[in-house]
Amino acid sequence: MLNSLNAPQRDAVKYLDGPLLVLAGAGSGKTRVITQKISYLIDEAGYSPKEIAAITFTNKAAREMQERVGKLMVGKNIKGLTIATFHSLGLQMLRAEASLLGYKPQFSILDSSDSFKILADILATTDKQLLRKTQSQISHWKNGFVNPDQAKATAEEELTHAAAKVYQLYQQTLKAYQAVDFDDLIKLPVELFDEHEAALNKWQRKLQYLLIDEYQDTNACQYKLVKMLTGVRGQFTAVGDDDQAIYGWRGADVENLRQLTEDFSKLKVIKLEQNYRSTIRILRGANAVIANNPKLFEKKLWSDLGTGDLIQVSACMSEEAEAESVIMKLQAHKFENRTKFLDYAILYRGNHQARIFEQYLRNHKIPYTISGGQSFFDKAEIKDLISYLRLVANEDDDPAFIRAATTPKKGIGNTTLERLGEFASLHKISLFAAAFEGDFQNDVGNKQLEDLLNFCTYIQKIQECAVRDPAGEVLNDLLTTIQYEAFLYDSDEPRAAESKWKNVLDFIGWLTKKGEASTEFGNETDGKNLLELTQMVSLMSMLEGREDGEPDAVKLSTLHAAKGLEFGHVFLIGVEEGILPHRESIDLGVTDPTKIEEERRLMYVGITRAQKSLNISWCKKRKRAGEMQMCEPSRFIAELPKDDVRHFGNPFNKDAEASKEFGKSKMANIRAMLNNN
DNA sequence: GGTGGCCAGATTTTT
DNA sequence: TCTGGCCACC
Repeated sequence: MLNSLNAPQRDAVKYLDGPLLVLAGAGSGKTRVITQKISYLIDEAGYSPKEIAAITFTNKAAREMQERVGKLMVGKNIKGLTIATFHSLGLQMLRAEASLLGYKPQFSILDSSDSFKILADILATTDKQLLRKTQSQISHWKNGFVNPDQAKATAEEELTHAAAKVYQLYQQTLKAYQAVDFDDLIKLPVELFDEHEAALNKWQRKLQYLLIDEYQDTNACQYKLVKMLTGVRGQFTAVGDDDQAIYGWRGADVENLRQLTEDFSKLKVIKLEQNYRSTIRILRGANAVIANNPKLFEKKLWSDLGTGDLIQVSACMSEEAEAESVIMKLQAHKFENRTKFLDYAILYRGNHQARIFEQYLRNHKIPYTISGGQSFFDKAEIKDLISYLRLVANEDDDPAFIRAATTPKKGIGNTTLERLGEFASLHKISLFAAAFEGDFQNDVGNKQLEDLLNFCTYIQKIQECAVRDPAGEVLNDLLTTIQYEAFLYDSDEPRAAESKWKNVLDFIGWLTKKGEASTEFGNETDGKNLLELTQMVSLMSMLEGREDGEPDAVKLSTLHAAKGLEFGHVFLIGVEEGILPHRESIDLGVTDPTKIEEERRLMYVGITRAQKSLNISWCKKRKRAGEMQMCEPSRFIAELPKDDVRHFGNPFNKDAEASKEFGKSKMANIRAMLNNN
């Protein structure tokens, strides 16, 4: 098995003498190393599967790893092996130890729109800009393991100090709701282990070996968690690539890579430099660009996949011309090379850049898929249902109470809710509890009280069913009782209602299946009741396991979302000063060079997505503020090695016109061929 | 005074 | 595409 690995990969798999950092360049087989190491730990090193945890950042990565480990260890017992995201591992620990932190095990997990609303309440404003800023400030504090008191103490500007106060109120509110937000799923376990040594010991004993994927994306809090769990033993493998750190703006800190060498003096560093993805020219381009960044660890990717085609850099007259040119090239290339649409990707810095390409692709009847888009769980109909589940699991969850009580309408109006809210906050109890208080009940009309109590007693009834009956049954009963289907058709166009109802049914089906005991990738999962499922739901994405295969379509994606993917042929568009690097980063870059460095890594990620060919384009003119503005090619283009690049129609090349003619005649030939078919 | 429609502008995003 | 702002109309 290990024979299929190259020497450094094999070293990385077999090294067990202490902490290990694997610097895995783009396309160097890092997932392979992690999966092989899991198998090695179990088969050769005597670890039990339940002592091992592999930690990823996304559900998708966790899923992929599970699949690959499952295939690698087919027929072997890997029950208890943890392959999870940071957040779901945090959830597991938190649920087990909730009481130590003053939470009940069935606490709620708020999504960012819930916490946005809470902040709007606290700040008593609708100013989205301010709310967004406050939200991200609080998130940064949490990611940096800064509590409200510390935030207040260190805040220098008045605005920051105000935000720190909001932070404190926000935390109090969450606690009252018995709720945590996404950041708390990491931060609270760290607090827990800080204060309760017994709990820490327990988890240290349980998780004997840790493997951490995409280590360069960890934030301070996540690193703290890793450090606590591995303790002095320091038995872990961190895999990462400092050149692909593109989430600094989200609190990720590449410094954590360097910090490792400081915190663990015995740290062994292994570099994976052989790239199995790209041609030599593409790699030379990538290496040349990234060489302009200061280095933490010297690393040079190489490949034996042949020299390959020249990197093409095209200057276009306008966005429209760029789109037209990319599509022409793509079609011609596909025809000549008998490739599929899914071999091509169009990558860009900002989502809005995709718009014009979507238009042109549609016009040319080229199938495409686009990254991003709002998640299934953000859809209103799904959030409606989840609010019921959350309330059933945790009746202190006021945001869920409000949503469930009013959707669909059931005679509980704003006035009743306001009175309920006043009473609840006066007596420091939840809305749900307030409804049963005699003093409150005397204060509202009979009809209102009856409707409110109907709702609350119904929730209590479901609470009983939830722990007893199969999840699917409870859910169907819920939908019937609240008449959700009728509600959808009442409030929407038939077509929209139909699609929403279908989403609801999909969701229920998926949840029901999740509730059943099953065997997945050799991993047996126990049956779960509705309460247990509820918390998981907030962290999961339903795209998991939807295996209808990739459609044959051109991929449109932001550079961020393309990390970890690879394509035969890549078009990198809008590579201009102001876009890549982004204007904001250029401005901030004057005082903070790391901003530009992160943009450069983004360029690096884009280049290294390509296996066989890379087309970079930029526009000489672009519409801005209603009129055409001149644009400059990105500084990163000039950083590409001259010998590996061919320029088209731009100031870099005296032969621009000749190139254009060359392109034209080629197109003419292909058209002629097409016509003959 | 409130709402609806149209135009312009746009970091990046996961859990 | 999605959002926000502004103007016009009711």
